[in-house]
Amino acid sequence: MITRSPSLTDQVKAHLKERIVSGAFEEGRIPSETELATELGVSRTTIRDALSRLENEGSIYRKQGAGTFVNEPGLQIKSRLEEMWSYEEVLRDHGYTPSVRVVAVTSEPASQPLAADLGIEPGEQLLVVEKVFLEDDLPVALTYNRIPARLVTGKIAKAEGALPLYDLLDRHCDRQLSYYLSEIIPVALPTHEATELGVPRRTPALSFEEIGFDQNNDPVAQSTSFFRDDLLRFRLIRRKAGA
Amino acid sequence: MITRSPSLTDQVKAHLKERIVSGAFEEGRIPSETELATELGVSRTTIRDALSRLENEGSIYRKQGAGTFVNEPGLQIKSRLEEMWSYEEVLRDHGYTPSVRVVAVTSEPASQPLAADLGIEPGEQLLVVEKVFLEDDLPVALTYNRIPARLVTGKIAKAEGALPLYDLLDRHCDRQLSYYLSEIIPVALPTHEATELGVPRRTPALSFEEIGFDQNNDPVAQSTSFFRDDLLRFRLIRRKAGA
DNA sequence: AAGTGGTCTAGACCACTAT
DNA sequence: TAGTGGTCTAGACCACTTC
Repeated sequence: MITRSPSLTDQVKAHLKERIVSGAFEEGRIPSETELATELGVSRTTIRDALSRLENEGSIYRKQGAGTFVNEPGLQIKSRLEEMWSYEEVLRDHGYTPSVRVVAVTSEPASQPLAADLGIEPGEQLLVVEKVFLEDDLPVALTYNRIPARLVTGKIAKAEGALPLYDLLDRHCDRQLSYYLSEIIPVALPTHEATELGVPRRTPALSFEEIGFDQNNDPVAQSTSFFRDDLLRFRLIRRKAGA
Repeated sequence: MITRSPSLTDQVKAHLKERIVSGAFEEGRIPSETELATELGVSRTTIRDALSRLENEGSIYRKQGAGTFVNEPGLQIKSRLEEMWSYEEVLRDHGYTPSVRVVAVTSEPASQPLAADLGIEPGEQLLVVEKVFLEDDLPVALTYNRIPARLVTGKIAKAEGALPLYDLLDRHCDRQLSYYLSEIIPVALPTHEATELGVPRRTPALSFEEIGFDQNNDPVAQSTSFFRDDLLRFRLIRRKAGA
């Protein structure tokens, strides 16, 4: 319990999360911060950091002067929108055993708006990877990942397209994906996307338009994704900005 | 600068945010935490708290060993999904001058699933407020707020329906709305909603299905909302869960 | 080697809730 | 009034980037 890396805070958070989901706290009451600090042999600050994160993700709530409690409704959220990372993970969180099918690995010139998003010249070549995520044989999501070709070192085999974007960028571009800036758009599925997802065309669906940034805050990829609402639904917690 | 309430951290955060958006930091480089602490006369911890929040909302980014920098792309986000509170505010953030039209204040019995969400018995009466948010004369959003009638003290005039849900609950139920648990759903707008929003029926749109919880973590309201995607688009930042 | 952000501690005092 | 979470301090040490 006293090893470095993962950080103490992370360990405390994981430990508490485990006790929370296993229902170890009677009546949903979590011991006071001072108690936890003594029990786990860390400072109250560390406990508070861990609790703040758990509160943020909706697992607990705190009432000044009263105590800290398990937040049952918040525990129902399997994957929070702001913390989604790879779609495989999201599907696993939903209890699926996901697989990936690479539809196509192609190349195309960047359109004007795309070039602006990626900070490159219009017409520069983009590597495009089209993937479908399935649970068993049921398609759940379809994504297009577009990466400026000049960032890519070496050739990318079609099989490698199955890698999560993070790993692909890490291996072939030596860049670490740091975050996405995402836009959520409602669409009626076009013919191609509907076919790949196995639903009638014009089915209402969510679409994400995203730009991925690397560790230096430079744009490295643009992604467009479509989801089957009947199989995958997104949830989040909305709070007042100040909190 | 040394008054209590708002907290020191909030004051520091607001101060830094102001300097960031006004472009006061050359080349996007923000002074070191130690410098800021000395300059503002607070502890480094306070500075770090403020910076962490700014980082979380995308205004800055930090690189260990290197420094703290302004995050230009992040500054473009007007309203982050997780921090949306009242729709009037959202519209103001988008540069609109919003107004509200109360379509109807009615009453209906709770359906089975709704009752489960709100922790009441099926068939219990709900107060339903239907509102349209407009910028000038253009409808941007339509919402239904449903509140268990037995929570409401006193009669609610139609004009009062225009109040933000937060204020309505505060005045007539003596409860403070603490957070929403939201589901994002793609829809083809039904006839009534399409008409109120002034678009063709079956237009693709985003819909939120939400449950609002009060300061004691009890459910107090259920809301359904529809948005005109051409006038209001939602953005967010997606990060790895651990970060 | 110098400077930056990341983690952690120990302790003080305040605001609020319960009883 | 006792106990809880909320805020803030001062300082130590570590990991990392930069030169």
